[in-house]
Amino acid sequence: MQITSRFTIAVHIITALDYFKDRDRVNSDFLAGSVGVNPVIVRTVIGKLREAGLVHTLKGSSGAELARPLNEITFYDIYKAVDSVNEDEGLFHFHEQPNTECPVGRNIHKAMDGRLSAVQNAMEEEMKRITLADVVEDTRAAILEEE
Amino acid sequence: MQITSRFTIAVHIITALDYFKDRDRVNSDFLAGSVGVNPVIVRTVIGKLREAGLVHTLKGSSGAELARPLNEITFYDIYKAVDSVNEDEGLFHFHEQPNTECPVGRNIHKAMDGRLSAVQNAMEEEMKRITLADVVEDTRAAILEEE
DNA sequence: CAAAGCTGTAATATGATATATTACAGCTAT
DNA sequence: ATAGCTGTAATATATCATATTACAGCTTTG
Repeated sequence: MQITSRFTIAVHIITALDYFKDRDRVNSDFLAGSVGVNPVIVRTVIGKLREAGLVHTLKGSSGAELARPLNEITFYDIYKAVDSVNEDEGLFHFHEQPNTECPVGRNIHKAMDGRLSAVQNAMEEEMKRITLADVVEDTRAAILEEE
Repeated sequence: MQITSRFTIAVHIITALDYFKDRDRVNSDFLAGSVGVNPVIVRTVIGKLREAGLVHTLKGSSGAELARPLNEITFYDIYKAVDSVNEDEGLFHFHEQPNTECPVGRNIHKAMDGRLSAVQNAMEEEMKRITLADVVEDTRAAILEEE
């Protein structure tokens, strides 16, 4: 399995919103062109970023704006905003019907849940260390190096 | 998204193989009963564990055996064995067509790939710290506490 | 050694989820 | 007032996880 591309799409969008912030007509069609997906996907991803308080938008008007400085937006913020993993059950899909008439089946959850959370937590902590300022900086540097 | 339940199924199976190792008829039907999935799923998961060198099996004969002590089998070994995540592309699904005519689209991969690997790596390192001995120990303890 | 039990694996079906697409009401900008 | 745009619903399509049926061929048992 893989984490939905909504996550990398969201990072791409925020990077583009910053890079093209002084330009007119940065609408969902323009962004969709850069990302390579349908404009509706862009609008729904931006909608989730808005719900999470990461961007401000004005209905009917193009040009979403970042709600915080880039160095205060982490991969974790975006990952949570776009529902990258199942909120209720977590990163790991536990098989749903361990047999309660079997001692192992009855207790396997107890023995695993804490450890699965630790793994997920290790991943999320690493995501909190990475900010969009890092990505934007490297993107800009890569563009300058293109000559 | 979520990591396929093949992972927790595999941990459950290994735990059961250890717990019931002195018992007859620990075949795919028995294990499927404990895990709560179809016996064919059990056989294919065990097949992957065998390919990874974690268990020994004898075709036509029940009772798979662990190839290594429990404390030398980590979550990471199992996660790799059962193909929990896409081997080629990694944990994150990158949107597939960033526009190469856009400076951001051309360079977003360069700016993100290393960081996505770092996140995946943090998760995998944590998985290497957890062994099946831990899980089996806690499962046995939980069974004893059941009275 | 014959019968019964079991594995390994292929083929197919079903269900869930991600992404794409069409459509449009209603807001904004010119 | 017209054109542009967003937000969102509804629907379609593709992909993948899991379930299920089937069976050849190996192993164990009496």
